[in-house]
Amino acid sequence: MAKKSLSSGRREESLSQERIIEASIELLDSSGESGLTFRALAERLATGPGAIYWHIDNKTDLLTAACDAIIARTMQESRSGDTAKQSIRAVALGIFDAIDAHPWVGSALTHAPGQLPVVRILERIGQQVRAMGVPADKQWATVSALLNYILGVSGQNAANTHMARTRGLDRANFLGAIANDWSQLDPVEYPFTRSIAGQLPIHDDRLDFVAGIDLILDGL
Amino acid sequence: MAKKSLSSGRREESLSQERIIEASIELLDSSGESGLTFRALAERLATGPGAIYWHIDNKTDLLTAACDAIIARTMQESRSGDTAKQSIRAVALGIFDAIDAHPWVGSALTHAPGQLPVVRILERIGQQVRAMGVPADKQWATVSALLNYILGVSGQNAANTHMARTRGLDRANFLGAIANDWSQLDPVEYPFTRSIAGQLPIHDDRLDFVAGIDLILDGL
DNA sequence: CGGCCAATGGAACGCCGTTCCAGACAATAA
DNA sequence: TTATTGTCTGGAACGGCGTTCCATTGGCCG
Repeated sequence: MAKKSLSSGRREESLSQERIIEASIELLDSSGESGLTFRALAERLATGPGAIYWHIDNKTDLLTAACDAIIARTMQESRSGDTAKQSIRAVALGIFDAIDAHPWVGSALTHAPGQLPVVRILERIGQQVRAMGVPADKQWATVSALLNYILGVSGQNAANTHMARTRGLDRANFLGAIANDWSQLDPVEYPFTRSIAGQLPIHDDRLDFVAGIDLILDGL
Repeated sequence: MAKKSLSSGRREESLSQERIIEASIELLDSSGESGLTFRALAERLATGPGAIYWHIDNKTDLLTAACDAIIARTMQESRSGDTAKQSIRAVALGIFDAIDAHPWVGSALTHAPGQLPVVRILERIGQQVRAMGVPADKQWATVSALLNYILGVSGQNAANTHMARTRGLDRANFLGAIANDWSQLDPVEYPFTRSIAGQLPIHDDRLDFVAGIDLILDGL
């Protein structure tokens, strides 16, 4: 954290962590991860880069804070679920959808191990795993398996949409291009990849995601 | 890929994709992800940045190629395993150890969806999942669950060692610092995280990693 | 031998994150 | 009221990055 702001609204329309983070999210959503620069941010906030540094220590912290804002909202919205399993599914799907809407959150989560946004998720899952009656000595392994799976899917999903954007394609066309690459691999060395290439562009990510969650939950 | 090299060794000690990738790996291993720059690479190869661009299209491709070199070696070494399950475990552990030795591989894998290094892993796992007799319509979900879990752990592991390096700590001290943060969280909001904070620095990552693999395999 | 062209390597371009610092402003003390 | 203090601003500047450009090299072929 940067030096704390002691007075609120000392000037009209003054800068604040909140305003900076909000503007960052807008920038990230509209221009992707590479769209967040201190210069672009300064322009949007009608100030200079130096002013931002009074409120934010560095870009890494800013990205983590923006990610945390999204995750915090997501956790608030997905408080539903009758059983523990359903709650876990709800949290997982909430994250999935959040990353679908804000791809940069996926890579931010992946690069901030042990930080607040990840802890929010960890806590939620942990409470439900406990509620399921998983013995204490297996709670860690269970929760970390779930968390790592979720973060893995997050990262891949984020990377997919990012690469698609980079190449100027929409998601479907991008997956189609990869499927095409796969189907042209050596039949002897890559029989399996070739055989499932066709499923890549048409399968339902979201459905397969919960299937994976269930697979882990069923293994308990 | 850049324009193909038509002649080999036209000059003594000439540049080549192979030499460039090898030097990149050395650079990444010794100085981390941020240590790979075209200038540092040029210096190590006693040339200029422009010469490298004759053989390599851009930095992203270079990183993916370096990652692929490591994964290809790893896949070759972990060909053992009596049963299909043991083979999957062997592949997974091979990747785990590779990322432990080359943390940058973790984040490279995460950022290259559908690319060759990921496909190598996908194929290996797919063949074993098939050998286990998983029905065709569930193969995709099974393989992608395993793959995403593996990539998730990879990413987190890589991020951990990267952040530890950034802060000038070794892995144990870094995890200890996070555990300390966790144990000071609000007891009402974060009871679970607080309760498992103590396990974070002392638990065996590698063991928990295979435990997660088994959890997924058992869910079949 | 002379021309061709793959291959080289160093300079330059336009960005980036970050630092620096002169100045503006609200709150307080005199 | 005025002087002082310390928070907060914003634009200039620094070093470094990925990438491009291009004059030059040096092996090969007619």
